[in-house]
Amino acid sequence: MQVPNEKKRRQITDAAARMFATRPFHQVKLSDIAAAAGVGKGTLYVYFSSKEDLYFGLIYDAFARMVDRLRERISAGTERAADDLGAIVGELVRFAFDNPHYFELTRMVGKVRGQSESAWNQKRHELSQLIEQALRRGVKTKEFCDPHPELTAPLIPGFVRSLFVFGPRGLDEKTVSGHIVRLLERGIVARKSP
Amino acid sequence: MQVPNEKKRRQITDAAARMFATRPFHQVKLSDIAAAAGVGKGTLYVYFSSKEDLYFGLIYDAFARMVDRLRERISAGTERAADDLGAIVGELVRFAFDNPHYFELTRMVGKVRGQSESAWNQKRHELSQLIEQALRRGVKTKEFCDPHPELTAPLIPGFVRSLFVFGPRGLDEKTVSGHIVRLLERGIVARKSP
Amino acid sequence: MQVPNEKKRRQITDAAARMFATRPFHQVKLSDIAAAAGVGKGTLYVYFSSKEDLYFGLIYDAFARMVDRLRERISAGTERAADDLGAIVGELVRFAFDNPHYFELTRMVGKVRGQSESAWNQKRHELSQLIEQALRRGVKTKEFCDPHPELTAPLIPGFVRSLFVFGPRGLDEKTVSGHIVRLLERGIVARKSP
Amino acid sequence: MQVPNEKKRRQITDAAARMFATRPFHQVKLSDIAAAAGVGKGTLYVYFSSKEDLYFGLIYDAFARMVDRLRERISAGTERAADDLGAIVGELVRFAFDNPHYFELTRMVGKVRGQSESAWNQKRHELSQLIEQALRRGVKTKEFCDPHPELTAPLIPGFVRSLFVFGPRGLDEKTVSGHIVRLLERGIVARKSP
DNA sequence: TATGAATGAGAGTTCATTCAT
DNA sequence: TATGAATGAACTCTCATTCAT
Repeated sequence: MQVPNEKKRRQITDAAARMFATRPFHQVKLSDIAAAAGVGKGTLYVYFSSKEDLYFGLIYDAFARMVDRLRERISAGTERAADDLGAIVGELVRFAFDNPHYFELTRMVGKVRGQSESAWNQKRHELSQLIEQALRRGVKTKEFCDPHPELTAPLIPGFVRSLFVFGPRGLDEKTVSGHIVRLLERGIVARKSP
Repeated sequence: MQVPNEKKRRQITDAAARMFATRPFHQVKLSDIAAAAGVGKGTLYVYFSSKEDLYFGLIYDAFARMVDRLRERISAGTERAADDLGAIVGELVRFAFDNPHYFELTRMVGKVRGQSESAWNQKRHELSQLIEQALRRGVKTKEFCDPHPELTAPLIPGFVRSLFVFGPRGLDEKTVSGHIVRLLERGIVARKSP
Repeated sequence: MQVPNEKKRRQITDAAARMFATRPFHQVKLSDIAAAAGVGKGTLYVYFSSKEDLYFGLIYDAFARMVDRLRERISAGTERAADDLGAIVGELVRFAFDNPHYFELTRMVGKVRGQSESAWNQKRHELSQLIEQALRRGVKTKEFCDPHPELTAPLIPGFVRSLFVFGPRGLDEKTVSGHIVRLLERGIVARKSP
Repeated sequence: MQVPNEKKRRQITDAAARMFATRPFHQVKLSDIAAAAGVGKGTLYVYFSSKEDLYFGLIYDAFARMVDRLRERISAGTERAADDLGAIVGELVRFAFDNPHYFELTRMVGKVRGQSESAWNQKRHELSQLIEQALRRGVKTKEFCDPHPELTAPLIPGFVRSLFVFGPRGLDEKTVSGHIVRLLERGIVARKSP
């Protein structure tokens, strides 16, 4: 008997990612995804219970991979806080480049029922905590000075998002993360050179 | 009744804003909007030529009002750049408080192309230029130090948005603008006091 | 503006009746009904909220017409009870001939939600009462002798149904009602002629 | 395990009977039947060649058992016709009590044509003949007077069905058979006592 | 201008059936 | 033999848009 195939699930996931990255949710047809994945339309429903589940699962996977990668890098907190911050911004920017439609998804939160949502919330909470923790460590070591890390932390993923949505097209990762880090670290006010 | 024109258009606009802010584009039905606006479905097509036109007209209206208000306040650029920046952030935050769902509306931007979008882009460009102009003036007067004002400018509206979307609930205007301005101006890196 | 049309509703109803009379429920396609009715597929949903509603409404209409016709005939109870009984059986048989799939519907009772169901139950109750009332009147006038009219009454619609489902094909109305009435009235036991 | 054959077929048959008795044909999913039977979906196709075959196999089995039991009881026709009739009704009623959902199953009959149906028709014909034969014998011996035994015969199973479907709940076997036999034998018309 | 009944292309989803294991 | 993952034809239903009134 055929066994539920992780490879096939990935085929679908990859094809869907490609489609959703190109067009907004309502312009993506399941039949296109199926065709692109090289599977039958019905097969989608073996692995996902609806179009929204597919979309959601898709984003969750990418998001979870990013958060996991982040945790790995930040790891035990042995690095300088500034380096952690750089890694965080770098990962977020890379994630945004890889998943240009990710931010669109968040609007569905609260509408999609099921375990996927709580899993996603879980992961998002993890990210928030990672960032806040890095910030607070920096404050503790006097690297940083921030009276409200709990406000700055949620701002950082938002930074990337905002730049992505409102910023000019055609930016490269380096420029984006470089600018965000610089802004985050020293702001724009000129200061007298020592 | 006379001048039914502008009043009815506004009814539609308001109803649509409520709907689009609550659900993603593809979940909003024109019949719901029509019902909420208290007009017939066909009437929508008197004022807008398609669902997407309505959507973009919508964000255009709200956005245009904000930009216009901003230009009024910022005026001719006779103030210190830092004051202008404060005014900009203050105005953006106030706008966010007044239109709590506006940012939700802009989700689809960049995905759908059409003539309506360009009007919105136009206005957005105006805002960007206002901000960028304030930044560049600050750089010129040595108040600011920013190698990429064209990247910082679009980030600023995004700041507000990010705090609203990702930040904790129940913040007050003062705290929000204060934190944003502080972050914008001096970043989070600790520096030796003079 | 176009106004919801009773004529159009009837077009649909008639077309659907033809289709459902020919094939079982699950073999009838809405697109066929629409085509046969000469309307668009979507129009069906202007008048009925689902396939089952259409089917149910269909049967309800036919059933209601029958019950109403029956009440008219039986009217004030001025006829001999035996004549009423004949009218009842006659109507039931005619109904069965006109709506060969009616009996199949009853299986959906309890599954279909909405006002249609209770309307149908209402009508069915009316029929039961009409029959039982006729029987009891006959008993009172000594025309009939039946210790359990409440058992005989529900049996009568069942009679027709049973003969229809189990009986030989190709019967004509006259023969069917004649035999049922005879059986109902005098049974099959031979009796000595007076 | 040996002779898995007949046991498994019966598992499927029982599960399917439960499902088809509860919902109309088109609402019964083969996967539900398989799950309820505790077998795989594919296994159904080892024993039946299609959904319709399963359905007809189902009513055939139950029905065949009943007819065989009937033939055993009625035996060689040495009894008085009235006694045979009583036995027939008694057996039918007992069958109805034992298989409370059987009649629900036969709803689709006459709508779907196929080879499986003919087996069922065959058995039904046997029952009809048994009953008709009993009736005709009664007519011959002058016990009965019935111009259309071929119409009365199929009516008798229908009697039982009708009482079950349309009649009040909570009847006991005795009352049901008593009423049916009485109605069958003498009808409801009052007659002068001898 | 305003309406909402009418439309039908197109979408998501189901499910009987097949077949690799 | 037994399985359930895979399939895709076929279905019901949606909804932006049109148009008769």
